[in-house]
Amino acid sequence: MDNYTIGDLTDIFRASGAGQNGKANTVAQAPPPPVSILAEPPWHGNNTKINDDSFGDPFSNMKDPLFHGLDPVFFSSSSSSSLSAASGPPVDIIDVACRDDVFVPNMFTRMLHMSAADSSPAATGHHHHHHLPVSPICSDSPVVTSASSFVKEIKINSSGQALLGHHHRGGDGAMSLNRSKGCLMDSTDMQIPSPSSSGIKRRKSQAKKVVCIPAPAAANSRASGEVVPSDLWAWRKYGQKPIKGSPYPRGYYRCSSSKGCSARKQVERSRTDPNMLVITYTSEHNHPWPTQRNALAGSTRSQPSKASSSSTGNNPKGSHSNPPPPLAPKEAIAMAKDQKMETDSASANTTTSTVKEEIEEAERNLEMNGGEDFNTEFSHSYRPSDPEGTSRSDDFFADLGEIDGDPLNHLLFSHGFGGEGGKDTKGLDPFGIFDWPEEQNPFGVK
DNA sequence: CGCCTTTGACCCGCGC
DNA sequence: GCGCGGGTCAAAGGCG
Repeated sequence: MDNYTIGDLTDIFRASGAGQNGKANTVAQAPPPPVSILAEPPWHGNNTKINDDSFGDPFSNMKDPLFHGLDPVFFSSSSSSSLSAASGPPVDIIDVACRDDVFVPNMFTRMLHMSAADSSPAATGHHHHHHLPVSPICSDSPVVTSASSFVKEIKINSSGQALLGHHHRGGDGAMSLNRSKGCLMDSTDMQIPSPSSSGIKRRKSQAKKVVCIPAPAAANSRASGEVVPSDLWAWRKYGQKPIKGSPYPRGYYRCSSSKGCSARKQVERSRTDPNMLVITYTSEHNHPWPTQRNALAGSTRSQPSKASSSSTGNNPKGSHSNPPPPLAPKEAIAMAKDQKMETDSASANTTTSTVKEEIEEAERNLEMNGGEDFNTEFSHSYRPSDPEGTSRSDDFFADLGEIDGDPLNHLLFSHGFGGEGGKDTKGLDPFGIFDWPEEQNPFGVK
């Protein structure tokens, strides 16, 4: 079984792509977003609270890439305390701020922390709350959630354990939200990369932003299920290494949108919860939005079973090796993508039933397994009531299936961004959504 | 042709 | 100083 390869994570992140391949960027205009999401995010306001220790968050301008990608997809309602997908469940948001060099992406975190509570059970049989994982992070900064009634405050104790000021799970405080419901993960699974912690070592004092997101199709879901929201930036993988103590390798990515951009990110699977991905952003993009990506190019999708996984499992230092099981064969992803392309030409908003099928399959699998991983969560949570099942959510997954085209670009830009052709999305963001000054951050995030 | 992934080698910080 | 382990480099090769 080699379904766990960080390498696959790459796809994961690109997944957010418009769901088209590089060329697909030229996708037609997508219908207007379900809602004026970014315009006035529901959580904008007292809804979010960030620890005020914000010490010049070096990432304040990061714009939460991941979130960007997802935002349009998931948020649309105007609930003050919770967001709702177009026709999906409300999404609770969570804000996290960390000090030192670890940051929890605010927006993204919020996105993750959603609840399928009430709201239209729409496409799912899940009526209970679904709380996606939030990232435990930071040392001593309390994490205050905004609307979630599930988690109110999160702290990471010295031992790296996440502490909730208010949570459902009892215990000694060392918490981890019920994973099956999607929540905070066990901190042990994610060592907070802090200089003081035994976690990630830093070559230089560098600010980092850590994001913990659910890794969609995880182990128990079909391989191709590997989907994860991606950010709009173009990343190029430049390395992968096995990490001590973790069965999963860590992938190293660098922003390829612009030369000279020092933005980097590390992606790795949670050691305790393969369904979770821990992404660490380092440095900031020093350029506007990526113009375009050719994510597929060169992607060695057809894994040359070759050394794929130089079984050096714990190979000696220096070498990168594939981890235990790859998450998802790229072939599958590519396939999904291809299929998607067939039906996707219409608009970014449109989706591909193909992907949906995969999703459903994943769901079935999950159900059978009694598992509730990201796919399930999202599928249920976000799948719009779109009768035809072609909607953003599906699209989203489709995109996740492979990326490149930055689905987001479509989702966001196709709406009047004139960025049609997807060839040149430069200078987009007429709304300034992605470049808002901190004080104007629609998300009220610092 | 450009961009991407893979992967062994190398670099570097840190603890002992 | 040495070894460990994380992070980066860069060559090789694939794909659109």
